Amino acid sequence: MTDDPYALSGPQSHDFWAKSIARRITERDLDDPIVIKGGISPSGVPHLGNMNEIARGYFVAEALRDRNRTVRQVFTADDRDPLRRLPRTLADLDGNTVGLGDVDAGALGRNLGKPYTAIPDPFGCCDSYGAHFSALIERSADRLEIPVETVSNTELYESGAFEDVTRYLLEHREQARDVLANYQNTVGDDYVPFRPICGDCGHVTETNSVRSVDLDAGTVTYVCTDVEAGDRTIEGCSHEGVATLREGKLPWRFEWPAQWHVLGVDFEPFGKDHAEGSWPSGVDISRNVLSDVPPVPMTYEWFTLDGRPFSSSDGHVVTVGEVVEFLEPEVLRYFFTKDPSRARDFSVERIDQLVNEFDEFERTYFEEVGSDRRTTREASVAYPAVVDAVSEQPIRLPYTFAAVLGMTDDADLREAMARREGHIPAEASERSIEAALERVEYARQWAERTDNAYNYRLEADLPSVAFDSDTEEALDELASVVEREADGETIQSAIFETARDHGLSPGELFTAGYRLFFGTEQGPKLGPFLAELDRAFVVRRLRREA
RNA sequence: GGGCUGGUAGCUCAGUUAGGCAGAGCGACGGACUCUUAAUCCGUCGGUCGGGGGUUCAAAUCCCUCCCAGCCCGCCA
Repeated sequence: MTDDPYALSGPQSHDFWAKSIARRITERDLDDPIVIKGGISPSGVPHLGNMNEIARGYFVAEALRDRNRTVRQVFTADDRDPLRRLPRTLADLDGNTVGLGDVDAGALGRNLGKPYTAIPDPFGCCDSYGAHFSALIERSADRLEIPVETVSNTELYESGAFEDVTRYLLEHREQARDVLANYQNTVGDDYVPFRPICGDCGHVTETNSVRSVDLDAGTVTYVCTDVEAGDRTIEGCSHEGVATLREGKLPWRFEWPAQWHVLGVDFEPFGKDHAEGSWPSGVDISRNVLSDVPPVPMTYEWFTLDGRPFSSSDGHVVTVGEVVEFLEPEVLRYFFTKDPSRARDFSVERIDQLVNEFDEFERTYFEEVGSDRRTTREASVAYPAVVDAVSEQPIRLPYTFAAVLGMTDDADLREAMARREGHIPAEASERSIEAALERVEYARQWAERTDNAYNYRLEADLPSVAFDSDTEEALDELASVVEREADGETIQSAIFETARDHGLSPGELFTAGYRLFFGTEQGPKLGPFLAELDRAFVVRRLRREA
């Protein structure tokens, strides 16, 4: 009954889902360390959705550590899986994406059917294709500041860690086949739960390639077969050979329970695609073939990106590396504290909303106001796991305001504007102000990336512009208004009035202002913005002097 | 076709554990004065809680049924 993968539907014991899961785990009376696992196939660029495998487990790990348990969080790089099709986009180790055409696609194509770890790295920087993309996954975890231990599946095979369980499954292959046949219609009499790697062409062969098993010698004989990959066939070479139990891989439906067995996994989150497929069969295999206890499960719903599913092949992806260019890592971690049983949209366009939510979440933790009791309790548990270390409450500039500050490179001006708007308390320490202003760079990146309403830059030097005499006179008059210590609304009104007084439409004068200050036709609401700037500078600029 | 998960304001989501006034943020709209200009501030509008039925003094919440979306029931992971 604890095998129900929808662990988070129905009554929960705690306000924060990770605590409810932690309780389920501790109810099992396990020895330390408790092992939490996730798994990702290093088939291409790891996107934000893939990070569920690591981030969800992290919050459970933290909840267990709160109970003074020792936790080991691992993720398996499922890198013995064969490359089945070429990804359309790849990424170098810095996360910069490149098209398939930018690497030697032909060389990659010739390696279809081989394990990721047996394929040369198209970038030439890592030991293999698998190592390259595993490194990218690790880097994503690093950027989320989540400590995980990477386990290479290939390494588990080659080191012999999988050998005993492989031998056991081959010894009991009829039972294994019978159990799996309850879940997969295509399991035939020739099914063997082992896929030897062809000694000649290097392909991972199919589950019907084994011809004989010699457990005493620890070998199988096989015939290299074709492999179905989606709508295509990767041709085998018909080579007849002998493979040891370390020279092949278990089919996924067995490999997963075998990982639990070998690594002693106590908890594993997984995507909804597993919930009705490999999870139930995995439980059955674990309990009834391997005589194990399967881990506590947790299904998570998938993310969408700007309303559409993540799609590596269509290039509709966003990586952790990209996201942490425009928000703080703790904000991204906060995203993963949300209820995993609900599908979630991650919107780059509306990233300001997520940051606002995080700020509210943080305020709830420190001030315990403005929210209901449940939310407060949730924040009190989840917040410490989201930030590096709980210290004093940080100063947070509203994200879109930070984007406005990003229109200027002048650090002093940024601070002055933030102070004037009351976002920095008078007694704030230099250190805390510096930290607060770091958000400006994030918001600036966001504005540039989405090219949105905040993507303007204050021109440090006078742009080369020419105006007619009416406009010049209007600008001079406006300069006088600003000189008289006018506030934002007054300047805004003055733009309209001055324009009319000089026979211009307000739009023409606005445009002239945007040209002078931003070198563009449009910009932020001009009056209040100019009011925030240094008076003398604004006056000089309006007079076209500097 | 069968099974599973989800559906709450224009958008993103809380609220469903234990039935008790329908919520937040964003967006939109409005903010005297000769005023189309995106930050900040103030305010307003915004709902068939997917539809229908039932239980109940009372239902977003419990039960039945239907609709829609996603996933699984082939391969692969």
